[in-house]
Amino acid sequence: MNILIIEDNKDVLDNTTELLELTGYKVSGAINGKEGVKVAKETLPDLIICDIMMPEMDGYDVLYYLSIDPKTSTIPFIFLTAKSDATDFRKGMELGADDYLTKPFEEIDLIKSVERRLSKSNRLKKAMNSFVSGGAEEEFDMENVDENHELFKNKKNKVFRPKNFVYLQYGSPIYLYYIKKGQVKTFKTNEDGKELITGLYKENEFFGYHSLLKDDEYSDSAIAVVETQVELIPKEEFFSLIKNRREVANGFIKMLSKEVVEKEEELLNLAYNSVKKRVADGLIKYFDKYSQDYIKGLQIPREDLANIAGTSTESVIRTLSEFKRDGLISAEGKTIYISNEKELRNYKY
Amino acid sequence: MNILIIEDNKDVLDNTTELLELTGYKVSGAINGKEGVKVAKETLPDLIICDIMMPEMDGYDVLYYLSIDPKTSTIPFIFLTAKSDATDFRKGMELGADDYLTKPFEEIDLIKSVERRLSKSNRLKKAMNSFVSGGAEEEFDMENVDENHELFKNKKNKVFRPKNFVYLQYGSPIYLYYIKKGQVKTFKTNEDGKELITGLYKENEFFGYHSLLKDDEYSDSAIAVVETQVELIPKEEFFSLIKNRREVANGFIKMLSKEVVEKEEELLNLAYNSVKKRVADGLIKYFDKYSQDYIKGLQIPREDLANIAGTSTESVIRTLSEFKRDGLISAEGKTIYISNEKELRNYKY
DNA sequence: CGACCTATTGATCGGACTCAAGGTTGGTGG
DNA sequence: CCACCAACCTTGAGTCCGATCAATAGGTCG
Repeated sequence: MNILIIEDNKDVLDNTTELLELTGYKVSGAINGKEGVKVAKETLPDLIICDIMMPEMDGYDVLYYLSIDPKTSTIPFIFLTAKSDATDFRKGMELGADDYLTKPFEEIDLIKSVERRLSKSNRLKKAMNSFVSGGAEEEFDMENVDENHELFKNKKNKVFRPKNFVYLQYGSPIYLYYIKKGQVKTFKTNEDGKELITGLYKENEFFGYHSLLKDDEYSDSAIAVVETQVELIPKEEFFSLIKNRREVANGFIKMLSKEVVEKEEELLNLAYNSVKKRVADGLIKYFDKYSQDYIKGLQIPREDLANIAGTSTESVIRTLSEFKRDGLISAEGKTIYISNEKELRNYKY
Repeated sequence: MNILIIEDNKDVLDNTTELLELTGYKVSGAINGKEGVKVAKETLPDLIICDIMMPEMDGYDVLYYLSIDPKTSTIPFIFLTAKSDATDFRKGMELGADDYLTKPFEEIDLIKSVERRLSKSNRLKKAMNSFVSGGAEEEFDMENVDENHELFKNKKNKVFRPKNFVYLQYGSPIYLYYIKKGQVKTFKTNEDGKELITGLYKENEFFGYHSLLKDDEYSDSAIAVVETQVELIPKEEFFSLIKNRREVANGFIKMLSKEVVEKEEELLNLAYNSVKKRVADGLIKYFDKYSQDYIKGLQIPREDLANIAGTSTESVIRTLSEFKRDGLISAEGKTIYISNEKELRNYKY
């Protein structure tokens, strides 16, 4: 695995290089943007880490020049910067950067970010794979997709800040969405303004396909939970993928059938189970979805949990208090830790 | 439209012939089973009406001999009989008869039955059409299916008496089911034994496809509501239809997406709406589904309505009493009549 | 006609929603 | 760095909807 680091500060460059070589990567360096672009085009590394603040050609320029060349446009790109300004962050993400590391960074953060991005080249293809196979065990066969071709050609990047809408109920779908980084939830609202969360999505997942597939206006709204970078795939590309590849179509049929059954299960749950049971289920659902990202604990707002369980915020809080008392969970500030996963998972009453 | 009547009683034959000719059909007659089969094979009528009790070759034999010849096996077949015994009824239905008229019959019943069956030759194809187009306005293009071929070749007939299970939760799906006549409901059960009805199906509809498509055990149970004649289509045939016909696959994707969205809507409903609203919605749902069959009123058991609305039987009854008081519905015995459809449909509280 | 099932009404009880009032936390700007 | 504000979390009190239990009436089937 070849990694290219573009960084004008010699100390930082050496340090980072050493760190990554210790971890077992082959690393090359470039001392400024121009050289960086040149090396990138010549050696086609598997990953590029690039500083933003550099004389002459800055990080944004580097990313831009690499993105217009098909050969380099798909190489994972991580920004490295002292700036922690949200505006800059968004600018980089909109250009198509894959991650953003703020100096000074922890070694572990760098390594983790690198590994995550490396394991994700051809992410879209892999994501679509697990997408249509319903996230199931069996591997869906999309290997005969030409490896040199991207799954989707015309995609745009867009960044949404927390609580920004990605799309609104009753709007017309134009895109299939793919989350490069961040978190999105979809929800429906009833006449009284009460919300029910219908979907939780994270990094490397697609969303917004139901309304697209049923060829109708959006039946729910989608909102970014955290700062989220999204790839917008024109619906025509999505449709042509489904229409031209039988295995994708079949995968969708299977996945959608599964979803129908899951929703029916939730209906049964919502119809007859107590709030306690529903909150327990909601916690587990959230836990299963995001536990990798928040090993430290669940960062879920009480209101969101209420809107997953289909109850009121106060009821959720009271239930959580009970769970604490019974030793099922513990909490520290807004963060929830699951202490007794097994019992919570089999919660009955 | 040619109709063949096979009936050994000359009076009945003449009477029926006259009746149908008056309605505008071309009618030929046969005075016994043997002749009936002969005429049927020669003239290939569009519909056959046949008495059961006949000397020499009885109605069952006629049906049997016609069903083993591919040329005549798909002709709609109506039994005419003085017997009203349920055993006989089921015997006829199992052999593949399409309807069953008991003598003495009302003229209107005969005409209605004939028209219904005639409008339904190639029923399966038409049913699959509206099935995959999600019952929507647009016609789905399945015209290039060879007209001389049945959609499915190997199908079996089976008759289920009221409250008999068609399939059981956790069983393994082998068939796609198609209702020739009757009514089926599917439901899930929770740990406390409470039921939630997940699907209502009637004549000319398919059911049991979710578990088939997601390739897993049944996630719900199916039960016959009334005496129901079902066609069992082996899953292999169903799969080959999906795999070989792109338009069918696409239709399924669209239909399933629609179902997901509908289930989500129900979730929102169940989560936040009052029992009254849910009962109103349940009534409307039932009404929309079966109003053609029961112009006279809805024959729904209170318990079923409760299991659609996700509430208890008593609550349903109390709500119905209120609706009666407010003039939204009226009732006569177990039958419910909808008096103010509009208000019921827009029920808010 | 008796057994059984379904529909209906009454009475009671409790879970969960609502409203209301602090308490915490985190972010922002002076 | 601290003060302030807004957003979120938490707890309390009161209320009501809807589930449950129980009893009766009406219908149906053998």
